Amino acid sequence: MSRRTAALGTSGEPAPLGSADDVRSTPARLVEVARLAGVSTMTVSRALRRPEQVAPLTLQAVQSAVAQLGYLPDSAASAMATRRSRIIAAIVPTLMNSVYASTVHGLASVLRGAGYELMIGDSGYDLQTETSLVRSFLGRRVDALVLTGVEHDDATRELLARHDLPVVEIWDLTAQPIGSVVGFSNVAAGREAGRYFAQRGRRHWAFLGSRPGREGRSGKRLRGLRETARAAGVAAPVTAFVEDGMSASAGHAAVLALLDAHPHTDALFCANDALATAALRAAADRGLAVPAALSILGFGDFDVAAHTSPALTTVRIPGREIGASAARVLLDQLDGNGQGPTHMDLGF
Amino acid sequence: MSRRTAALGTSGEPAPLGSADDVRSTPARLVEVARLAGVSTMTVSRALRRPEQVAPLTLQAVQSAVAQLGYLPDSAASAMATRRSRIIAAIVPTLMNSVYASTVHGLASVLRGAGYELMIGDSGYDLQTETSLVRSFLGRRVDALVLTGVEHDDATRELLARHDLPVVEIWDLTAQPIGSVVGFSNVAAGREAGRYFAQRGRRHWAFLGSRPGREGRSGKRLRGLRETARAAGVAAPVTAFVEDGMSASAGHAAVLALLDAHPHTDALFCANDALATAALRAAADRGLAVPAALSILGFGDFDVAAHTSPALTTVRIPGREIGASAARVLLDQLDGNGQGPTHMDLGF
DNA sequence: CGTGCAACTGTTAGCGCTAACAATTTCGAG
DNA sequence: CTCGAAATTGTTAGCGCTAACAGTTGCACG
Repeated sequence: MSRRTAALGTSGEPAPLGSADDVRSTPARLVEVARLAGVSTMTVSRALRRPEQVAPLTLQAVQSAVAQLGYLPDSAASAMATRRSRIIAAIVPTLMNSVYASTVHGLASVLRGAGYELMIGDSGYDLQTETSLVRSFLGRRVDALVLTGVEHDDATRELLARHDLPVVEIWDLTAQPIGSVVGFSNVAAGREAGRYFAQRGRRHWAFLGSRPGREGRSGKRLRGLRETARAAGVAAPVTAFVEDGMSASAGHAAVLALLDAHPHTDALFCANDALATAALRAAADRGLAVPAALSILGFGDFDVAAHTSPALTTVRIPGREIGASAARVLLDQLDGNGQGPTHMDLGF
Repeated sequence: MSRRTAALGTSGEPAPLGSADDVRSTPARLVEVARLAGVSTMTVSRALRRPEQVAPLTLQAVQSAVAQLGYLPDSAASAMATRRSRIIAAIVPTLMNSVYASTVHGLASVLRGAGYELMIGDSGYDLQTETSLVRSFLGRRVDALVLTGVEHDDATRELLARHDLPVVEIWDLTAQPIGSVVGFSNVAAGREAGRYFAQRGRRHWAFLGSRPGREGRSGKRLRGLRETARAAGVAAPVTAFVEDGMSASAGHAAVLALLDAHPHTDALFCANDALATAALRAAADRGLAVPAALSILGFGDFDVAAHTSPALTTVRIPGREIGASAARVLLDQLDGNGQGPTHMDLGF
């Protein structure tokens, strides 16, 4: 229409040189830069994205025009033309858990470095929410998708199949990934815990976790712990479970019961740090010195652990690293040398 | 060019009815839906966005075509045509702090409910990073922007001035906002702390904070505390400061010094929870019972406070609420009845 | 039976950018 | 000089969608 064109009609005249008070009501567009620099839009576009393809003099003219107008390329339009949005979406269960927050942080910093923007969704541990987030992200034509966990709705899987874009699943490992996977093995985490106990000469191990669903994470960690127990020649760990809600008080009660039933217990591996804190309190209630009489090992949340007293030892999950690695895997697939899906197992 | 058109040339034939195995390599677009439904693209577009404007029969035809093709509207294209991206960006200092995480959560849930997507950037408390994030977000043509804090680069301010879009600053309040502000008053927070002490009959207050920069947050909280002290008729609070790094050990030392210099101290307000935890340890070192002999009040991070022992009392900042309110303010300005910028002071 | 208006649908013209190709210029080798 | 390849710039045609307007139809009303 005429409104904009007219408003800018006079702007071809020597504009005040990059003065801060020169506040245009409408942000500048490529055409205006081109006009000011005396070249075609295509040349401006090139000057901005592949400066080496443009003659030095032209480049300079373009750059000063850009500066003068305060031009910011419209990446939405660019996305439309190139069919690449340079946006990557990530779905995590929640941002309130610092482990996922650091994952996101790891993702964002690597991606931002490569000129991508991150879009985040939190599913609240709900698979249907995840599906609707995926739908929304696909609608925004994100270039790639990061999903937390390996369990997904059929609807999610179908959407992803239809849209064929790089996908990484993070945290857990699985044999049938959608695309790539970057995570750690929960079994290995359990083994790690076992090694820790063995090193300290603990003989009576216990495990506190959520009731192991069909191969849930908790269950895998227990499996790892058991393996190490066998290898170390100590008795199989005693176990206590709480329902999936994992409330602190339930954990507390479970630990008390466990300690009463097995008074010799000198090592306790908790499947998460909420449980571990509960265990800490329970140990105090029973007058057990931590870690002298009872080693308590938490899992996952470094922050919380750092603030308890006595300080909790915790198996640190490398959230940041997982995020960063996932980002790199995606970038490889996107920009790069087009490698296929990757399977990556991070340690601790 | 012909590549796509050719590839789809045959797809006009009766496509397999919404079967899951019908996996097109290319996601469907509006034209294809229109073709299948036997209407114009415009009608499809309307059917999707304003169903009430379309005849019931047509609507049905369109809907079934959409379902059959698994069509997902391309919001990038839509953004281009409508000049509204339905994306809102938020910049927070860091996601690793659960208070900001909950702010983001509050933002996201309200915005998502209104059909907006949230883009997040973390500035790492650095104003220049903030500027570059703002630039990037503006380039993506976000519909609105949420900034944390009221301090910004001149460059940031200029960018925002040029682009004239709804902006909310959150957390702090200020007299000269860029757009809207949603926050709490740090002075009020200090008063709140004072009230808490007064209620418990404390007579010798102390304050631990970061060295008060030119009207920094810490300083404002202290001011609030002082006011209440005066009103309650107790002596002005003694103060201790640590440099802005706020390391835990520095805090610890500062508290020890303070307690030694003022042994009567029976109430301590810490400007953040890292300091509060340090104070907790320092009190233990001096054999002071908390909270019997010494009340310690933290500020900000609910999570951490919940996990310390003895449990820390903390002034809870309503992160979620701030986020949600900010979102609502923006939505009002965007969709709505076009109200002007808002100034909103949340309590605790 | 025309008229006028509401309800519905279609047509046209972009949004701001870039891929692909075309045109032009430059320049060294022959 | 001449020619062709390389370097530089321009032209054209969309990307997938929607605003704005232009039909078209059906129907109540005088």
